[in-house]
Amino acid sequence: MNDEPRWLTDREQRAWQAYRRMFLLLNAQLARDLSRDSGLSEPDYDVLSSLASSPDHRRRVSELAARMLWSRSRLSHHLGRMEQRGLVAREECATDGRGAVVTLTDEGQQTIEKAAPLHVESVRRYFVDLLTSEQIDVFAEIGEHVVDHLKRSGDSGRS
Amino acid sequence: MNDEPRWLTDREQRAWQAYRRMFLLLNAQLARDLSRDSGLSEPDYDVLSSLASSPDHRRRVSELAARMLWSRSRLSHHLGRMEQRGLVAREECATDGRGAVVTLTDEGQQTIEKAAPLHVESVRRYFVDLLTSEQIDVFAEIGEHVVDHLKRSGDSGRS
DNA sequence: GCGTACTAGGTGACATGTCAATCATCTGGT
DNA sequence: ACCAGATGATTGACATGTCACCTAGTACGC
Repeated sequence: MNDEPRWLTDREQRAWQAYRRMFLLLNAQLARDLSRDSGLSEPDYDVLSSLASSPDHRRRVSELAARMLWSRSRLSHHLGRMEQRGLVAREECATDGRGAVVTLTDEGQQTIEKAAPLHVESVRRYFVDLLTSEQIDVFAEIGEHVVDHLKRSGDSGRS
Repeated sequence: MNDEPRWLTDREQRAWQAYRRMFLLLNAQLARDLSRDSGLSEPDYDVLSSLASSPDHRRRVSELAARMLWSRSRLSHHLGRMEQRGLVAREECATDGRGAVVTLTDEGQQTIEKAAPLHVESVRRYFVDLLTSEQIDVFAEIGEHVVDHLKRSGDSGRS
């Protein structure tokens, strides 16, 4: 079982390196833009935009975490920080005494509405607009395939 | 200049979402594997493998940062932590009084040699082996194109 | 209607990353 | 030779993310 390791070929290596580097730089650039333009971090933006697209601008904490693929703990910490800043609010859940519901405050709503167009512009400038529409589709397929595989192998077992 | 925002089309949205989600899950999975198998974080692995492939297993701090696309500050903090654990060592630079040289310790060397095959196996299992060779190449092209664009726009100016 | 197991959510300690500031050294022009 | 500014590296304060653990509430078999 433990023979010679299957090292990456040159082409595989190239793709893997490119991916890591792209993420590093792209992420840093988008974070800088977002912070400069809207005073938000990327996680802030993700939470706000996820809430904004939820029915009635509210969502159970676990549900939100599941949609975002975040751990509950991460979300809980982050909601605490955003609550301090007045971007979101927490309420008790009527139907489940353990539960909590997060809602978008007015300020949160205004913030995301101002931030979204600028953020989309950054995403276009540094990523989407650089790709052909074929590349866009290939990219989506790859991403979804990898995500599916990870979700399945995470749910069941190890292989 | 500030007309109607150019929102992402459905297909663009799909690709962007897939990318973000892929990174989130893939990264978490690789980090878990690496930590379980070798007691390393991903940044640890990157530093060790970058040093291991350097001439004489040594490198000026700035040079290392530039190759890894890390900020000096990030690298400096991380080297501090890795030095504590005995994975790397710092020396003064002979030719530049300000400079420092990082080297791989024996333990660092052994650690990366044990970790590499296992890590490659994870990268294959959760990413590389899921892609066709056409997809691998498209991916590399996209990544490199995006990185080039970011580097160029970072060097010169804003647009 | 009770006890056990599960679930929702939160916390604390800690590892990591960022930004701005600091300090020493180097370098180029005069 | 000297000074102004650039550069190499580190640091401190702070924001973020992870893991393990805790608490309260729910669900379900008996």
